[in-house]
Amino acid sequence: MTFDQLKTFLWVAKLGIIRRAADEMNLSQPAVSARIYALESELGVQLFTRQKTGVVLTKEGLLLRSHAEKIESYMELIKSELTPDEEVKGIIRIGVAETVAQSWLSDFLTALRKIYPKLVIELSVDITINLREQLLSRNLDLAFLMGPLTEGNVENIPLPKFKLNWFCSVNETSPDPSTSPIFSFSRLSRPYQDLVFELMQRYGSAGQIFPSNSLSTSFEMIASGIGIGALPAQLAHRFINDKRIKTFDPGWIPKDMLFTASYLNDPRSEITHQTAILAEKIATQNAAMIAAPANKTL
Amino acid sequence: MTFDQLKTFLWVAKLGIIRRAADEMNLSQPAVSARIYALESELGVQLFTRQKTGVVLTKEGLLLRSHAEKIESYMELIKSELTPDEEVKGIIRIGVAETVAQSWLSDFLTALRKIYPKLVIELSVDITINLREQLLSRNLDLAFLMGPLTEGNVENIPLPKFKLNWFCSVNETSPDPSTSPIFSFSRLSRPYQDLVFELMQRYGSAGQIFPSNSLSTSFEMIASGIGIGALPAQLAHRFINDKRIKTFDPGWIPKDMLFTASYLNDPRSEITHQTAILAEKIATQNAAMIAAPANKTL
DNA sequence: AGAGGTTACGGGCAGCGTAAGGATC
DNA sequence: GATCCTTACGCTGCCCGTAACCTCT
Repeated sequence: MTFDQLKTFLWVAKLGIIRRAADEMNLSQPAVSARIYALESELGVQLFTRQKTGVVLTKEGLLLRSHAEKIESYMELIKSELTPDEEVKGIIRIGVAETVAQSWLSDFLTALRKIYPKLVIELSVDITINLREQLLSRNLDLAFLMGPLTEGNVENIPLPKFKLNWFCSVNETSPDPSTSPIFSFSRLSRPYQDLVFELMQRYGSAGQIFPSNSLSTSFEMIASGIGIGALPAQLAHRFINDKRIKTFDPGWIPKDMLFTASYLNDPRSEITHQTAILAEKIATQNAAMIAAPANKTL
Repeated sequence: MTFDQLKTFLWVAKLGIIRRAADEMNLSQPAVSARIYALESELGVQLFTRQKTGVVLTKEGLLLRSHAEKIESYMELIKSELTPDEEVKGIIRIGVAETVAQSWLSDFLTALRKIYPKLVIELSVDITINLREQLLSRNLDLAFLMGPLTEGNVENIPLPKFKLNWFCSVNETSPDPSTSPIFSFSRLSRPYQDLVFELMQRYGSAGQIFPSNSLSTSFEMIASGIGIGALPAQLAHRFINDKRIKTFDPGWIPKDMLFTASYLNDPRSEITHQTAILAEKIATQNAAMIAAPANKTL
């Protein structure tokens, strides 16, 4: 009975399909089958019933799972407690919403690389709905997105919220959300949908909204007077300092954007967990630092 | 990090000498060294400090040990809960005191073979002091001896006691412990020493005592009138039924013989534990069965 | 035809044992 | 010399991937 066999068993038990477990573990499907067979033969017990649709745990399999999970968690504990941080190897695939990418991501990556210099970081910046999908299909280990995700096996760590504010070109004299074109987030994003909802509530109709998945583009457009925008206050300071855009107050602001650091806790990876914790720490520091000098720029 | 590495690590940690761990695990000494090195290199931590006298755990090693022990115990749990008894393989080396060998051992072995038909049983019958030594040096897995053993890492399960009684030839008219030669156990055994002590206390001197490590020989000698004996009541019934020996009452009987099923709980083997439990059960049943019809034979 | 699992088979490498080497008493 | 660990090296056998096969929808 090897540890690899147990880990394989847990993946198969979780996914219910040998083929998929093989993909997940970067193994060929026969290799996974063989490991399960070896385990069953060594224990002298059938662990799964083979069905056309996949495999299902037997009651002996259920028993094994509970113990195997304990063993795996101790293994993780050993790795995380004993491996010096600077020796931690591996790869972590992180998905990031653009707002985060534009704010504290670089601070976070700097800190992460300092702690785990040998850890390979694979970034992908995308909108929350895509990040969610990638995370759930295990193509990401960790995502900073507009959460929380309510799936059962997702761990969500709250991150500092982003306040939205209204922006327009400095040349604009009478910006009005009920008439001006509004730059907002991607059509599938929550802020976009919240915005539409608010506009309908307040003005009876939503005027023209330009969804964009590039925040800097949106700010550029606003600066050039094409429209106004309901965008993260924190990301506007460069344009404001350059006196290209300004804020205005139509009497209300859209809801805050709530972010979380989310990850599957399947086979709970201690590194992923630690990384999420670090993100929360860096983001909070960043928010505090912004808050102080922000008074004079906003 | 493989399970074999962890198990090896635990043995080395326990014994403090790589060479000894290698012997214990039936591996070459370099193989054990290599496993430890592999583990240290994977964790990026030194687990032992090498010294002339052997190896000593570092503080990281101590940390690992606690987790590794948990993992090992779960592994044992898996094996014992999931392997159907009739599939249990392996070898168990059992040491038996002669009194046990002559009483319930055969019942016990029958029951054990029925439960674990594929388990290889290696028996050795010897006196308690030798069994103790063999057990502590790990040449036995389990011993039924006059316990308990007070070493820290020994588990003792109490077994039914054996009452001693006085026996003499049926032709003997005036048997007397203070004058007749007495057949007893081996000179190094507790009953022998207790007997000497009692004789000194009661008669001021101990007459001739014939120590013997063969109970059946002792009974034969008694039957032939060479002397009397203070021997286990339970083992005499054949000679009594044949009307070759009889009991007599000099007004006192030697102390009971206390037995235990004892085993090291180093890396606690679940099979050894279960076997000890079985022995206790069979021995108790046997004692009860003897007690009932014994009334008419004794 | 596609999605699931099993069987067959050749090759790579992890890990073992043997043997020699070094350090310390 | 005895004891204990390390290094060197060749070999074995496990286990993986490829490929072909089976079964069901």
